[in-house]
Amino acid sequence: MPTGPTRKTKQRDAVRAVLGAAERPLSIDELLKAASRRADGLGVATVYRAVALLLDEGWIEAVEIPGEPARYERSDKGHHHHFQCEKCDRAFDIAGCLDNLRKLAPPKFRVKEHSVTLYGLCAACAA
Amino acid sequence: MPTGPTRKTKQRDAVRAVLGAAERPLSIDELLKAASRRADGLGVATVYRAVALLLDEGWIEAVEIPGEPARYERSDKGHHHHFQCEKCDRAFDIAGCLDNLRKLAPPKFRVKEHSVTLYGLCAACAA
DNA sequence: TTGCTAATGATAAGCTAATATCATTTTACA
DNA sequence: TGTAAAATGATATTAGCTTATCATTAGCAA
Repeated sequence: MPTGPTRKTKQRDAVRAVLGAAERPLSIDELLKAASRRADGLGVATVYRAVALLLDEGWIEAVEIPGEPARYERSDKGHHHHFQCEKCDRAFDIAGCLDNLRKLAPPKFRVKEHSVTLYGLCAACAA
Repeated sequence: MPTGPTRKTKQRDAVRAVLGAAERPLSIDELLKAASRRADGLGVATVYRAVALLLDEGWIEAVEIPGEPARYERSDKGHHHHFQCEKCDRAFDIAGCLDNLRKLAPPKFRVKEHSVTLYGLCAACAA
């Protein structure tokens, strides 16, 4: 698949800017809504494409939560996990990690990664 | 939704038996394959229906893993988490849990549940 | 500026999982 | 055993998200 040159566009800049400023993982829809303010008329397809670029550029990573569409966040945040609010449906970062987690695996199992997700109410929704 | 009486059938018994004997969470497909040996000609729709019954009967629970179809396991296993093998795509139970996990949440956040999933190679695939 | 072509946006198409449909088979009670 | 109705199984349909299509717009190098 010949990738060809990549052009600088208003739309891509918008998506990158939003993700750069985001303090929590954003879904495609959230990205679309936020980036639309910087690039009027922005379409979903373009957001998907921009995200795909940033993904294999390695600048962002996908955050997968069961039953939820993927969220995306900058990959320079270091190891951390996520909190999913049951009410507003937003995902949040939570700092830190208990890294003796891998110890839980049965013997002979080779643990490569792990994911921890907390569920409940975020600060705003709990108030 | 009038539920009406529930009849005892070979197919439902088969699904229940398989889940009763399972040592790890099973997907619909795995259930179909396994239960088919006890109930010949078993169809997917029937497995879905049997699982739905066992779910609201409370006898089984769903195990959700991002990007994977749901797995089901008996709900009498006590609190535990799961391991997903990247090679054979099977899910396994892992005993125990670090329950200071909820401490990781930011202040003001109300944590109700959590899920931990380890990824890697199961014993069989690591060998 | 011009011209080539990547990028965009609207929308159609694809994918996977799960539910609905419906003619046929089975259960279970009278 | 006869029979009403639940259950089955094959398959169509839905649902949510992602990718493909394609005519149009716009980056950018000459």
